[in-house]
Amino acid sequence: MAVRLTNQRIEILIYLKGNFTHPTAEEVYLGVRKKLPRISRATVYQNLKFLSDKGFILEVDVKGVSRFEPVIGPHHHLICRVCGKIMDFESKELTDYAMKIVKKINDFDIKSTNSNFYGECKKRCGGK
Amino acid sequence: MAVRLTNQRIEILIYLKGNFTHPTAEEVYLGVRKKLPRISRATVYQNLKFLSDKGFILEVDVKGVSRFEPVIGPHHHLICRVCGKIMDFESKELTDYAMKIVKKINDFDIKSTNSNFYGECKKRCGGK
DNA sequence: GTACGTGCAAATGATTTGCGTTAAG
DNA sequence: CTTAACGCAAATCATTTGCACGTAC
Repeated sequence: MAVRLTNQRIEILIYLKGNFTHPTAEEVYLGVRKKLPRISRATVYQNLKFLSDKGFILEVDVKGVSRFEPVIGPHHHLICRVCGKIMDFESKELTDYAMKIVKKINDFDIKSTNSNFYGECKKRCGGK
Repeated sequence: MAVRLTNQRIEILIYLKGNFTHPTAEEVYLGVRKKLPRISRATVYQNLKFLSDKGFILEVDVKGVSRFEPVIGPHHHLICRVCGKIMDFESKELTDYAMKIVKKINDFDIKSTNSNFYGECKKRCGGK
């Protein structure tokens, strides 16, 4: 029941802290492995799930693959349907407006105000 | 180059038409198989991709799995982080407002105004 | 008749799980 | 010490691909 603070967890958090490139689990694995060469993918997956359950990091689904980002203030995502690239943008206006509207809906308790917008990078990103 | 109208495509479209339960590819496969018992998963996957590329249906990513819905007007999704359930809701207000704000951002060309909001069903949905 | 589409089976890629071992508290 | 967490390998799940055959046009 006690939550242990292991090197693996610490390094994964350090890797993600201030990293807004939205890495996949595989990218986190490759990155953290530079510090901890013996870490396994299973550990990375387990901890990414653990850390998002605990609310330390955020998971974003794009094209069937989970990507991760540190938790910062509420923000939104522009997601390119072609290359899968994620751009963050902030808009308190939009956040407040969306919250106001969505709060009217019963049966749903908004936990995060992140919203995702789908479209295409203008400089045609030439596929993934 | 010619696009062929096959029974498989027709049945998949019929299955999805007016179906707002956001079925997965597997669910579409099981549903369409009642009409076409010999259809294969590969065909279902290929056609779901084909139909979304053509804009006949819409794909939504939830918890790493693709789900599909017929194309209707712009609308938004409330997605439960716990059980993965998707609720549709319409709000022209929100669509217009979001479009207005996001249009200011360069390098990004909005194709669809669908946006996803994450949270939790109020009646704690007891896992998937 | 000619590709485009299909069905099947095998391949791939992401993620999960079982299990014996290691190490945090 | 005790047991959560790890590392490894195998398993699972969603999705994709290669290929010979079928069929829409």
